[in-house]
Amino acid sequence: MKELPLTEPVFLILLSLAGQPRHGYSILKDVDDMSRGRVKLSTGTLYGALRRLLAGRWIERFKEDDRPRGRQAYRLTALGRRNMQLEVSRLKRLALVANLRVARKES
Amino acid sequence: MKELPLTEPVFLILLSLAGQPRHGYSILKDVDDMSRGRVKLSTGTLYGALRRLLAGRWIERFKEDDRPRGRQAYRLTALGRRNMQLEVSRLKRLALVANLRVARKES
DNA sequence: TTCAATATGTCGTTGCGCGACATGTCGCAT
DNA sequence: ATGCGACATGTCGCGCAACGACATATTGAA
Repeated sequence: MKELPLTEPVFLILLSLAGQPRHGYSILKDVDDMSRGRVKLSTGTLYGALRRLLAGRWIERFKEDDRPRGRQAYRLTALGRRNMQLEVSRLKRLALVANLRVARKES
Repeated sequence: MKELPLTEPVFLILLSLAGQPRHGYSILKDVDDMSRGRVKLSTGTLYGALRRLLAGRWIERFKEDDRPRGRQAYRLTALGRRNMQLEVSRLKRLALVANLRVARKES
């Protein structure tokens, strides 16, 4: 797994999983919602990112009993959650700095 | 120029220029500072991004009189500033959503 | 006087994002 | 019944951005 900072799509995928375990298609819709329809993940992006996140142990497959065929959920690992917390702190700080810089001078 | 959202390096470059016009090397150091040393732009990234930003009219060359040879500054255009304001709003909102989601459940 | 910091830029590789494509299920309306 | 849209998972190849390596020149300080 590459080092921080995360790219936008990956960040949103992880953020989606931060609330609850989800399967792929559910992530797709959740990201759409969260970003108010601004970010539409393609399946290529999604499954590519999930593969890398699994490999880096940020997420893991989450087995449920009565899950219909071909359907599988993912959830954050402890590592993934920790990293996301760091990433969110970083983001909040960046938002503050950005706000200061851009707010100044003519709006 | 590609559509929003911006990538991290490009965002930081623009943010650096939001405060004041700067030349390339100055952007490099400012981004380093702003991100507390987390993001070290390579010159390849920087000048590639500057070229694209110039092409898309987000920034423009900023001429100063007594500038030593080979040294040139860049500054945000009105378009660039407007786009950055949008981008910052978007970022702030994302930071809020992210905070809610990640804060919940064990820290 | 040489070394680090300042300063600008190119080139090739790598890896990511993304659209297109492929495949299949399920529930509902016609 | 059948056909359609939403649900669901995945692969493949292209284009492009990020990045490290390299190249070069100037300036100020030890």
